Amino acid sequence: MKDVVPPRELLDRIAGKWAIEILVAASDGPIRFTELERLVEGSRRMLTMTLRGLERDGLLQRTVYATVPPKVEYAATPMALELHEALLTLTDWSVRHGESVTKSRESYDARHAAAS
Amino acid sequence: MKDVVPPRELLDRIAGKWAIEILVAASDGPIRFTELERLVEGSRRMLTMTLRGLERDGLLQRTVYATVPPKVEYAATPMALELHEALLTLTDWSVRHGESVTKSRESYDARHAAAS
DNA sequence: CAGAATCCGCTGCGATACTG
DNA sequence: CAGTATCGCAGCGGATTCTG
Repeated sequence: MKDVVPPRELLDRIAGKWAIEILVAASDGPIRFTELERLVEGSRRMLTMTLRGLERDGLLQRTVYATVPPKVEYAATPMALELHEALLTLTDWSVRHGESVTKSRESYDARHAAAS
Repeated sequence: MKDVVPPRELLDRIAGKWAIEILVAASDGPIRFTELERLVEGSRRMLTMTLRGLERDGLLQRTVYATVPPKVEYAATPMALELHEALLTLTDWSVRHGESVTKSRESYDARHAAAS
């Protein structure tokens, strides 16, 4: 009896900062490796690993074009597209509340650094 | 010049599997530490750390009751409630597609393990 | 261009034990 | 009950180099 992937693990995959940004980007149509590299910022290694993981889980469709300069495109699968809206909500939220969070942190740190 | 918290970092906080589960749970009203511990499964240490982080970022409101057996409740703040729906979408999705993902993985592994 | 491979430090995260 | 303290390791993730 093959074990089902626990929701836990699934969440982990789709919820990482990497996956979120990548999936959002790939939902607007196929996107190339290099484009992703510029958008996501981080090491090429991690980008590759995340991409592989998402492909393995059936969230991304990898297409290789056997052209002279190699060309590979990643596109979100239907299953992944179901998440698009929710993912956008998250990224949007993080932008909207960035400042509030910064303040909250400062406040928290001030309250905890000095033993009141 | 205080730096704003980059979206990247924000995503990281709200996007962890812990945070998601915790925030979802805390959105249905105040919830106690032990209840969370049962729900989330994982080490107590990580639960505590995640809780602290969320509190620091202003996503959770921590209330301590000075009763004989200590009692601490965590409640989602308005800012965190904005995420509730999106978070539910994610958890729901992970449950719905658990099986598809498992199959996708097996397929992928089969295609890659043996050099065809 | 799109990776694979190697090296390696940092820390995420679990297990366990102790406390107000 | 709701933590904190300590230990320890696996693996995340960055930097760099090599290739079809």
